[in-house]
Formats: sequence, C-alpha cells, structure tokens
Amino acid sequence: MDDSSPTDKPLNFIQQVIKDDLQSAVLTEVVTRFPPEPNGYLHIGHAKAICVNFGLAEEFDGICRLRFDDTNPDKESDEFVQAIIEDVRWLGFQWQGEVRYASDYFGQLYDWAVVLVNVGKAYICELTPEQTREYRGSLTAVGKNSPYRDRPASESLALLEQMRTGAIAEGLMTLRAKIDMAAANINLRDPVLYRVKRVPHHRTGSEWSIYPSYDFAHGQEDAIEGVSHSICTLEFADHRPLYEWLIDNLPVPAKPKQYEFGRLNLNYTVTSKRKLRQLVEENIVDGWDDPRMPTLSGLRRRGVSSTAVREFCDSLAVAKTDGTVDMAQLDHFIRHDLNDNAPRAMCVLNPLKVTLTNWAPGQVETLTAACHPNREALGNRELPFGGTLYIDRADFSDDTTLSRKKFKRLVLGQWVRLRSAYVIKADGVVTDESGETIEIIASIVPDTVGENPPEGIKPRGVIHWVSAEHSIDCEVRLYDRLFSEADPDGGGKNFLDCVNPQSLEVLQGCKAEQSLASATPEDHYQFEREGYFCLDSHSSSKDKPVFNRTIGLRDNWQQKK
RNA sequence: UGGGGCGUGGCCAAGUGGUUAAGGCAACGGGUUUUGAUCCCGUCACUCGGAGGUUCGAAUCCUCCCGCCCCAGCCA
Repeated sequence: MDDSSPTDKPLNFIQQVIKDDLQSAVLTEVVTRFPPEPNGYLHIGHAKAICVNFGLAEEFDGICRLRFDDTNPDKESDEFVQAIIEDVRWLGFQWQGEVRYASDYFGQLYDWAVVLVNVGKAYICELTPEQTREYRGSLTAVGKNSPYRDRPASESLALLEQMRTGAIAEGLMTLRAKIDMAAANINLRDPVLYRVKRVPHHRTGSEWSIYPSYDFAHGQEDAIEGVSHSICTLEFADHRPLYEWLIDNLPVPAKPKQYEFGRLNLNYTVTSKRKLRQLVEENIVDGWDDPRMPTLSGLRRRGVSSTAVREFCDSLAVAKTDGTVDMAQLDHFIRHDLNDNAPRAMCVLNPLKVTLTNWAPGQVETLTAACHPNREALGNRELPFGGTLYIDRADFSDDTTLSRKKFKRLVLGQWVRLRSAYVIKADGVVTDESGETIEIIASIVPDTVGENPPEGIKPRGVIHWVSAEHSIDCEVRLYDRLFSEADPDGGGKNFLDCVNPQSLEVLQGCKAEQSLASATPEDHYQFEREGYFCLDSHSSSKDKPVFNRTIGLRDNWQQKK
C-alpha cells in the first residue's frame, strides 16, 4: 500500500488519490462498491469495473460492496440480479455483507426528497415530457424556468404524496431539483429527481408508484453505505456537480467523492448492454451466455477462466483516456492461463481412418501420456492403442513434393510421429469413386514409443491421433469473432450488419480420446495441436458430448512465399 | 459555435523540467521442443496531435491551433 510494497507498477490516478487521502487522514477506511443495474448480463467491460472496485478495496485494506442500482423497474428483473451475482462470484470476488439494493433505500430517499421540497430546493413540475425537453434549452441555448418552479412547498408536498400513492398517472408530474436552468452543464438544469412509474418492481412489488432517478439515488446510496470513493466511468463526469449538489444539500451521513475512469472497449465486439440485448432478442446468438458473447457468462461457457479475465483486467490502465483494446490482448491472457493449467488430450476434428497392417488383429496396447508437457504434477493418462486409428484429414497429404519445412505431417510413403506413441509410415491409401482418400494403409515402426526411430527414418513431425475402437464420438463447435469488423458500430455502420456469418462452425463426428468421456463443463483441456476446449454446459449429454473451442493455439508458422 | 474529458510506436500504456522516452499486446528475426504450442533470446518511437514561446535544458511549463469522445431520457 505504500513504498514498502513490492509492487513495481506505478499507481494509477485513483490509487494516488486514495493514498493521499489516507496519508492526510481525510479518511480512515476505503469503501468502494460495484453498482450494476440489473437490466442485462455483465460483460467484459463490467469485469474491469469489478476488478477496479474490489481491487482497490483489497489493496488498501478496505471493503467493497455489491449494490444493485434498481431504480428503473421497467427494465430490471430478478433474473438479471441472479445472473450478476453469479458472475461476480465466478470472478472470485466476495463483497462485504449482504447484497445491497437501491430499493433498500427507497424510504430514505423519499424522506430526503421531502427535505428538499421543504427547503425550497425541489418542486413538483407538471410539464409534459415534451415541454420539459423544450424548456431545458439546448447545448448552446440556456433553458427557461418551469412555470411550476415557484409553487409553494406545501403544494409540491401534497402532489408528491399523491404521486407516491399512485394517484397520478405516468408522465403527468415529476419532482425536480431547483438548481439553474441557465447552467452550462445541462445536468444542472433542474434535473428530474422522481418520476411516476406505475409498474411493479422486482423487489418492492407495487409498494411504490414513483421511482428515484439515477442522479437522486446514486450519491445518496453511496453516502448511506459510507462509500469513500465512488468510481464510475467517464460519461458520468458531467453528473459529478449534481452528485455533489445533492450530497451538499441533504442531511446525508457521509460525503463520498466521485471519480471517473475510461471504460473498456474491445475491438471486434460490442460492449453495450443495449446492443447485447438486441443480439439476444433477435436470436442472432443463442442467449446472453452464447460463447461468442463478450458477457462473463458467455466467456465462461466458452471456457475462458476467471483467472484469465482478471489478469486481463489487471493489465488494463485505469486512466481517463478511452481507447479500444485489441482483442489479441484478451486472447493472450486466455491462452496464458489455459496453457499453464489445462490438461492435454487428443481429439481428431476431421477423422481419417488409418489401418495398421503390421499390428496384430485385436491387440490393444495401453500407452501412457503426460497430462502436461512441463507440469508433472498434473499426472498421466492412459492411451489405448489399437490397429485402427484416426488422424486429422489435414494432417495427411499424398503430395510427396511438399517440403519438410512446409508440411510437418504425414505424407504418402513417409513417416510421422504419433504423439506419445509410435512412428508410423503411410504405405498406401484407399480412395472412393471420386478419388478422395478415405483410408490410409500404414505400418508402425516398432519400438518407437518414447524412443527415436532407427537411423534413416526421419518423421516429418508429430501429429495427434486417437484409437478408433477406444475413441468417443463428439460434436465440436469452433467459434470465431462475432463481428467481422474491428469497430462494428463505427462510421455510421449498423453493428448488426457486421455480424460474422462464420462465427460458429459445428463439427459432427469428431473423435475424442477415451479419457475425455469423464469431462465436465468446468474442466478445461488443451486438445493438442488444436486449441483449448471445454464441454458445453447446455448441449452436452452422456452419449453426445459437445465441446466448445475456447481459443485456438497460437499459430506462428506463416507460410513463406 | 455551450459544458465536460482526452490526445506518447499497429493496440493499450508509464512518464508530473534534466543522462540513451518503462512495460504489456501484436509484429518480425533466432534458439530449444515427441504440440508448427509453451519456453528462451533479440529487433521494433532521434520522438511524444500541430505550431510558436519560456528555459542552459520540455513529452512534461505558457499561448494559439487541430483532432477524437461524452452531455439536450420522466435510462443508468
């Protein structure tokens, strides 16, 4: 927390503020909060906010709460609340105390609204929504006062009470702060504090007919909870003066301060709840947790670990610039964690039969393979080896002119190493009527398991395989980026027009090694030479496993021309 | 044309007047390798949006200019 810490990373501007506050004894405890609105699922951008808020609390020995900003029942639901709670847990964060809700404070907020009316700093306005907009003025023109601005407090109070009890229809009245209709900051032009919404709320039911606006709720909630540093994204910077005005004009128990940082943008995807919801509602994806979605539930279903998400977030800057991070940076952390921790296995995506002519019929040899090339602790697995195998179609060629450098796989008449097993030679092929290779006739080189082949036999490379008799059939889903454009909604484009038509490729009849039969959706595997995979949590069944490709292996071998 | 915020290599980003402008991602060379993976080594900004100015000395201070983002919901 101070210079004695081993952290060599420079402090970001918020850490600096906190450090200064602590040193000058402005505060004794750091209290932060993650305040999502339960109107959708959390996405990778929220992960950054979560990591920032929980991270700061942890770093400075403070606390961080989880609080739902549920002030708009039109868009919110318990389904979203539950999904968000699960996502925060999955990321590995534990909030202080019970989950909080803005709706816990509706009573207090209402009392404070009454206070404001009583001191002449709020009034009931009966302008229609259209009139309200007109009266507000524009970016360059000042607004003008509402004709209701100076009505007696007693009158506003009576009306507010009627609004609360449901006697007023939606759109007829609002409670507005009396600030300054000529303010350069539009948020200060008598902002709406309460509006009528005669819809049931997912927590308070039909108890309320009015709901506080974001501005009237957020800062006061922070104050009630003793939040010391209220961290939000850049677009709220314009609201800060209003946040402070309310805190200063209300008998709140604390004076939290708001700080804004740049939200995370990622290329080749969208991080806006509105757009994500559209993808879901228009069935462009398979739901909020479709593996192509940048939602936390989508990433999780795809097989991305929470560690990867956290490390990615920690690699991001907390600053006031709003840039767009390259998806490759997320990919890096996904691979980094999986490479370290995912057990290896083999799965043939596009099977091509291989018949061994010098293998005794019916004979099965059980080979052993390490689950990880450089982590013995992950143990070994058994690999049955029989006379009929499958290798990937892409790993065989009958073009003998291919250079060894260009094609490090099996070529007709030549040798290749089967990973963790024998070296084999392709002696011939069987083709169908159309001339396509449907089977390879091959032979093993004896005594080559874990041993180099005799002089003169030079395998071109190492390929993965599976024993036909012992493999299990499975479906494999290969995912690609959801959008084919780096900036799907830039330059006046409609992001829906940029959806990548090849973002999902489904492979049937894939052959996985036996050990994969016991996979669960929580397990992550590396299918050697292919990438990282996990069992799909929705579509898999005992007799038909479905694997999602989390991400492919890095592929550096650009063909040279 | 009002207000707020921001501009450092392809991307993200340290840097808050003083030797050769951190680091990560990407890219590109090379080494190791029974995964074309991992790992390892190396290369990659005479320059900090632009132009002036202050100073012995500036990405860091001043002036003007240019560009980008956000704000006119009874959304958050």
